[in-house]
Amino acid sequence: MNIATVTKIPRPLKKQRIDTIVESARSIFCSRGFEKGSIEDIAKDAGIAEGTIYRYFDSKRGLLDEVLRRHYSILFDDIEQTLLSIEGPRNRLRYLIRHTLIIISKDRNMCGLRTLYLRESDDKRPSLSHDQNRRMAVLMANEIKAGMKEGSFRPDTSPSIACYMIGGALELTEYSYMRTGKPIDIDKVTDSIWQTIRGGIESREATTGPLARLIERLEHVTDRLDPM
Amino acid sequence: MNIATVTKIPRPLKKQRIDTIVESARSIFCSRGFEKGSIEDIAKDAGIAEGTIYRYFDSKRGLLDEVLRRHYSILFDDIEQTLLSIEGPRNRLRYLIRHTLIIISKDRNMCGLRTLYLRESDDKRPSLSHDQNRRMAVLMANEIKAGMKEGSFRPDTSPSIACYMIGGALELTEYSYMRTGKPIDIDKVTDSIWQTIRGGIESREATTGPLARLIERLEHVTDRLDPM
DNA sequence: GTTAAAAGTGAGCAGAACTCATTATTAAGA
DNA sequence: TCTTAATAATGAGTTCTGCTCACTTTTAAC
Repeated sequence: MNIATVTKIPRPLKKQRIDTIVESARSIFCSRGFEKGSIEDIAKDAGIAEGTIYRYFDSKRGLLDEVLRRHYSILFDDIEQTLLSIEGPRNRLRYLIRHTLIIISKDRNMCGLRTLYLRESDDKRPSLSHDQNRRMAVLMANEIKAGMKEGSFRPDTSPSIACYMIGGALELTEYSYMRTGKPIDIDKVTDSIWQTIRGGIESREATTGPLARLIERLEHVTDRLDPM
Repeated sequence: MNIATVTKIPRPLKKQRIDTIVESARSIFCSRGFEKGSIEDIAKDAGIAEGTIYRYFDSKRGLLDEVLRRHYSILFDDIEQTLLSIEGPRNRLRYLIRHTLIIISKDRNMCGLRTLYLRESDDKRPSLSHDQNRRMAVLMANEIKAGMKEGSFRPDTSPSIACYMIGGALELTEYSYMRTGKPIDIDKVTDSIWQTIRGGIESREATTGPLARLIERLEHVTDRLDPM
């Protein structure tokens, strides 16, 4: 009362307030991790009181969910848009692998959040990260199914297992990057995953053998033709 | 003092005490999860005071590590023993896949512990689960390398990526089982992973089609030659 | 028996998520 | 412009839990 109401700053809009909180949360979680970064830290960073955060978010965990949700929604919008402009299930599948690796190597701190809480189940709450993983798995499975229909992928392939193999490899690559910080050679890893998923690891001798014999036969025939 | 020292139960041996604590911890963690299961619960289950647990373990996390360590050491001893009796990298690799699936489907609660804390990094402490995963990856990579040397696997294969793909697929299968509880069809999943890692998902038409036409042409030429 | 070392105890500390009574601000109606 | 009900913000306080430590009990060496 003694200080005149000179500095009467109007309250920010609800949307702005939420944006500020989420941005502070992202920053704190990324730099200190989810457990070590406290609500107090986030409130201080956002320049508000702890209680205010709880007016907009149920729990610390819910706040993390929103941070991840925003991160992913931008991502998937981009992916789904790009997929439309790529032709053929094979090319689209390869794009999904490569693009995921690019995203991973872009932000190591976000990897920390992702990989650390990927497996968090928390009883009833259907884990947000889980949904995002599922979304990517569905995109990949769609391409594999399309490829099977088209005839470029084997009809006896299990799309879900193939997805698990690609997704699992990407996840372990991400985890390794998060732990070691050793940069990912995107082209090399993409090729390795792609080659393996495409052609397997089995030696082609089984198929090159007959081919060699065929060539031999052809040479033979040619020899017989030459004198004529 | 008023009650005579009638019930003078001797203290259990150090080893027994530790065993009791670890067994109680395993039981509590499996039934309530790591976060929800408190040290108080474990102490009560073991019939001792909370402080006693801290005489044997640094932290709650360290206790979890020991629970998992014991679980895995039995497992790996068994696997490494069995591997000696299986001939050929292909068979051994297939065994590793199948055996892991059997272990996973044996104890869903343990899956919960495993998958939930697989990614826990906790700064300096090198995660125990991480080591175990690494141990399995090394076993698999050894077989892939042996197969490459032997000539049954392609020489341009990346063993680490192939391991990531197998390991990732197993992990995602485990996670799915943990969440849904839907039993794993071990044979089907083993075959799917094995088929994909072995021969890829690409249709063989690309190579068998032209080859068939080539043979046809050759037959044609041979037919024309025969009368001569 | 004496006594020093080892094991066990549980009240209490510390730190952090979360609550709620109170205060400040906004906005609608007179 | 003033009143007032609704909405937003606050931060001291609650609760929960991992962990500590001064103290007690037991063991074992002499």
